Amino acid sequence: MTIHKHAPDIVVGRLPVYLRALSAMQAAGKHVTSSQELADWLGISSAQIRKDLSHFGEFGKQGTGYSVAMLQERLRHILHLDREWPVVVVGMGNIGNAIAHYTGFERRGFRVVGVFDNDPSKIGARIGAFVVQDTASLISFVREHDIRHAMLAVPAEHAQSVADMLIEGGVVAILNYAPINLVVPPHVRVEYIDPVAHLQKMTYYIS
Amino acid sequence: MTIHKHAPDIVVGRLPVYLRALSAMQAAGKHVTSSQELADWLGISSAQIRKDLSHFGEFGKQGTGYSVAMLQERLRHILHLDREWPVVVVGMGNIGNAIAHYTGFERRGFRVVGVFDNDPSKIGARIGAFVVQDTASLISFVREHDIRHAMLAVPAEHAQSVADMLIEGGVVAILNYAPINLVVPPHVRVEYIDPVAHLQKMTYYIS
DNA sequence: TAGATTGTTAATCGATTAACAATC
DNA sequence: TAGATTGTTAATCGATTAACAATC
Repeated sequence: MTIHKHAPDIVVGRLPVYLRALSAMQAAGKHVTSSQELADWLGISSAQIRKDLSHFGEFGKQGTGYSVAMLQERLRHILHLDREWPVVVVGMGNIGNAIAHYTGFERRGFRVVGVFDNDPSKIGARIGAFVVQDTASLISFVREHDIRHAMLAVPAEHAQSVADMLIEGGVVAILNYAPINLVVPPHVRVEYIDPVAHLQKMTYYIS
Repeated sequence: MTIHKHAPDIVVGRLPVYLRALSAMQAAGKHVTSSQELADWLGISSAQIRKDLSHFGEFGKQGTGYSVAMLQERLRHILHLDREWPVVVVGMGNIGNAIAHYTGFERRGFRVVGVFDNDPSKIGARIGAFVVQDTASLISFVREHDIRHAMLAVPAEHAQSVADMLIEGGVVAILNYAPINLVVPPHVRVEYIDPVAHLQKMTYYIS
């Protein structure tokens, strides 16, 4: 059995940020960059970038820096983004709707393959490219399609029970838009999107 | 001149999370809680909660714990949420639309007071309770209404120039939905909402 | 009072930064 | 070669945890 030592979580969380910056650089026509240039771009230190990357290997050339295309490719590989992952969305309110219409997933490694709601007036309706399915069929759907990722946009009071269903079907990565903390087994990851929490945090520093 | 020493940023960022948990507890009819109960709820250590709170004062009773209502009130005060803050939304695509329809702001200290876009086919249209205004009038609007908060939901290529306008009008807290890093002066805070980055981070741990 | 839980101190742990030899 | 920048080490800095006296 292979013992696989993960990099620190806080480092892993910065890799998508680096990827985002590299995409912007590529769009700007840059072919080569340096830890210093990336650092200026992101407002962090160049040492941190080099240290972070050193957890995964050596990707640069002394005196020259990094190939933008190559570093992107390597980071995508590290994050397992060198394939496309199917994702389901549960909850077709405002937020679920916006997600179902959002076109930015494919380019970055994901594809929404199904959207769900438990409201009879929504089930069967078209939203964007999708027909809304009944949440009652959620477990079998994620199981049959081998889905690991879900975006959860149901009201707070239903978030935990829907999360339980997703996990039963095999989902291990949940992006939770409901402003409530989920309790999940250790093999499941949850990340939270709570815009108001960000506004509240920034407000501490005002006046 | 008063020298005001801020608590660590990482601690400030957890206060909204505590506030969220306390709201859930209040909704569940709890009147009193403890650092241990909050910790279990959130999946962190009770020592961290007590240490975090100790940056701001003493809010509990030995042997008893914390009054849910009182701790909420104190945290709201610390975060300057004991008033309602006006917010503008710029960019009326999918995401801006969802934000304009979202009803969860008021309860947590914010009120959307204006929505903007630069697309002539959208300007003047009703979206939720709002009439879409021309981005050309953004600077004067935020200045006249003394607005400090903005949510930025324009395409990535326009995010920086709109941010510059917001800042010129006096905005100091920007919640950026565009997957691009903004460069801003030191008195301005930016937080990022990038759902795909969260999905990418979680994907590192899969398989 | 006895039991429970706070607020705080000190120890531990981990992350960031500075510095530089290696080398393209 | 000379200049630039990496990858890495060691030092610093900061955050988390454990432990417990204080006290409700």
